[in-house]
Order: sequence, then C-alpha cells, then structure tokens
Amino acid sequence: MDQVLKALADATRRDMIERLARGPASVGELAQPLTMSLPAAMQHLQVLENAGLIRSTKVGRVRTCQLEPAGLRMVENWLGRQRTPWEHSLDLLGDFLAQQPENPDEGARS
Amino acid sequence: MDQVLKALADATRRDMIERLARGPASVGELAQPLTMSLPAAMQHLQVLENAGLIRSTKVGRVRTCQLEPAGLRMVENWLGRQRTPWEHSLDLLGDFLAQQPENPDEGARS
DNA sequence: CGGATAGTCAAGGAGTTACTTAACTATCCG
DNA sequence: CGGATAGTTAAGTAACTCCTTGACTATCCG
Repeated sequence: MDQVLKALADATRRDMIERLARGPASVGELAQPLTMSLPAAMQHLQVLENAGLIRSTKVGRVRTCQLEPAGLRMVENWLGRQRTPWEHSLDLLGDFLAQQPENPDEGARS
Repeated sequence: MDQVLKALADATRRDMIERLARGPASVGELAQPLTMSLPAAMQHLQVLENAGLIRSTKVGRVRTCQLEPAGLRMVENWLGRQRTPWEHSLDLLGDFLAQQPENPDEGARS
C-alpha cells in the first residue's frame, strides 16, 4: 500500500500510467515524450512494477510495459473505506464547530 | 492532484486520515498515538489541509480537524479513469505480445 | 495575576528521491 | 563479423522530506 501510493505520488510516473492506460508501450516510448534519459525512465518503471501497478515482459531487446489494474483498484478500495462513514454529515459538523458562540477571537477560516 | 497524492504517500498521514475517518480530532489527539512531537503532527496536518484532504477550525486553543471527502473522491475519479479502458483485455494482449515469434526492429527514430 | 495547556514558528540535520553521465550487455540487421 | 539500437547497471549529486529541539504566543483555570 505504501509502495503503491509513493509510486503514484510522482507526476512523471502518473504520466507513464496515463500513457499505459491507452495501451502498452516500450521503455523508450515511455521515456521519449517525458524529456528524460532512459535510465531515469527505467527507475520509474521499476518503482511502478515493484508497486504492482504495471507488468513488463521483455521480447528480444524491447521491454513492453502494460498496466496492472489490480494495483489501482487496491487504492480505490482504501479510499472508499476512508470516506464511507462520513460523506455528507461532515459539513453539518463543520458548521456547528465554526459557529461556537463563545469565541470572539476566531476569525472566519480563510 | 499532485499535492493530494504526495500527501497520501506518507504512512503517518494515512494513519491520521484513518483516524479522522472515525470522527474529528484535535492536533494533540492525532499526534499522541503516533509517537510524534506536536510540531511534526502540525506539519503533516498542514500538508493534508493544503491538499484539500482535511479541514480544520480552531476554537479556543484547540484546533479540531475533520476529513474532507471531496479530496479523496478526486483521487478515486482519477484512478477510475486510468483503469477503465483496459480492465481485463490486458492479459490477452500481454500474452499476445509475449508470444511474438519474431522481432521487427524498425520502430524507433529513423 | 500566574501557572499549565495547546498550538505555532524557525532552524537544522539525517535520510531519501529523482535525475544525470559513463560504461556495459544483449539483440538485430546487413 | 561489425555497427547500430534498446536496455541495464553503477556512481555521483542536487533537491526534497520528515522529524527534532528550542523559543514563543494564546488560552484556560485557580
């Protein structure tokens, strides 16, 4: 879980995932539009593969990478679990707290 | 988006979110179970609030934090968008690519 | 008032991350 | 074979992250 979110926390890696969501690609194809050296791309891909977000197979001298949807789905599940209990009762509570009468020093947040 | 995922990439901040998913809490209440100094907790909360994942209001000398579900939902949306086009056709394509018998070399820059 | 409580600001330092270049291996093609 | 292509490894560096301590402000309560 930690690995997955750390992997997604980088904009370059997210770009790679967005590209892979449109179809498999080689390491070079992934590196080229990102203005980045090949070794840099490799490191990112290793992070993504380590996190279980992509899979890659090497045929000849070309390594083809593809998305692994299970990884993304795991994150979605965690997110859903965190926001389930609250959802819309939060705003009411927020308003309640913000309007506590005995607090002249409390400027409106913002 | 970048801020949100960077915020979620830290285990301590995820613990905070899980705690807040069970109800609002003060800065001290969040820091205590995490064996962490108060300033450290503050920095994490600032990151979370900056990312739009939590909201906080100060009443008296106590700052009460609460979850902001919209932030988590934004991430869920992005994740869903990435894995929609593929889902299960990926495995078939992967097998296909892995079994290509020959290797044409003319793909890259000419 | 004066002490304790809750939070905040400001450096500073240990550890990690993301990139680079250089050197190297493996594959393809003529 | 031999040159070019695709990827990989290794080492080094600049920038960032997380946490700490110390000093400070604001609030509560006796």
